[in-house]
Amino acid sequence: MPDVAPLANELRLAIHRMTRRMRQQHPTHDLTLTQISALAIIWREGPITAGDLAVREQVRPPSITRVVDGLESAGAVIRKDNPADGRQVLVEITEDGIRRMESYVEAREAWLAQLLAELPPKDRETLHRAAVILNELAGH
Amino acid sequence: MPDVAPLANELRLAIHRMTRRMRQQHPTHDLTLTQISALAIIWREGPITAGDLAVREQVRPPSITRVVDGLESAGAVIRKDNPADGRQVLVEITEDGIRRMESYVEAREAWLAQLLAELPPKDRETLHRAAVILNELAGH
DNA sequence: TATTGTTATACTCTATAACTATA
DNA sequence: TATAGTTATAGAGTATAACAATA
Repeated sequence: MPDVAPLANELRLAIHRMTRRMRQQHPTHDLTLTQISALAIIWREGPITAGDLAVREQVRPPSITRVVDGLESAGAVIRKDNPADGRQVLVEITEDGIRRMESYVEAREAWLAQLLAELPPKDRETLHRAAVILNELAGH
Repeated sequence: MPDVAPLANELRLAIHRMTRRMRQQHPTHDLTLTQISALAIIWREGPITAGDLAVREQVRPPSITRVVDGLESAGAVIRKDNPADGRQVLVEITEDGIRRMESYVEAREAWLAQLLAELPPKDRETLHRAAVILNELAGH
């Protein structure tokens, strides 16, 4: 088995620092990173129960309750009773939520996009492949 | 200019999910990710003022005060007055802190290391190069 | 009785503003 | 007056435990 400890360490620190850096950059938008992440799922895939959203976001039910609370307060989603099962709640994106996502995707990643645009194409290709690998790792 | 928005979005989500995943995996250790990150700097580079540590960690002074508080309570570092400037505090790693770092680096990344070990060597190389690129991006 | 979701509570990480001590 | 650091306070994000409503 290869000695992967240095890579694990290097990767962990790089991700940790990048997370902080992105969070610092984020406050220009009125939704948080976590809210955007959850909203993006609802946007792409349509109405989803709170429980399923928690699974998709890999958080516990109480955490997703808070995220949905924030999105609902912001007017980006609404909760609806599921007629098929009264215990469940369906979270749906609103017209306003759709507009926010479109605006976010188009305009709100200016900082990161600018940095990426300044990289050599080869580095962007590396980051794209890394993102795919990390998404798989995060699913384990 | 190339269309880097999809890459920015993909990268942000991948990093966000990986951060949560690592945090879930972490609690087996008694120091947090943030504490380990700061302690690693002191470990590698020796005593450092609180202000310089804040700059290195890219956080504000009050945040580094809390991190150092936690490390000091855990016995991993001690604060010392700087004889050269009474306003400054020098943060030094303790013998116990050194042992923790060694143990951490050796044993505490088993989860991530295991996942990495199962990857094709080419993917590990990709992640290594990505970590280098991300560290540079985070510094901007 | 089991499942779904929320509420109560707590801990980590971060920030801005105000303060203390020293230069 | 300026700088280094801490304290006070607040908000985001997460968790476990206890609870209510429904199946």
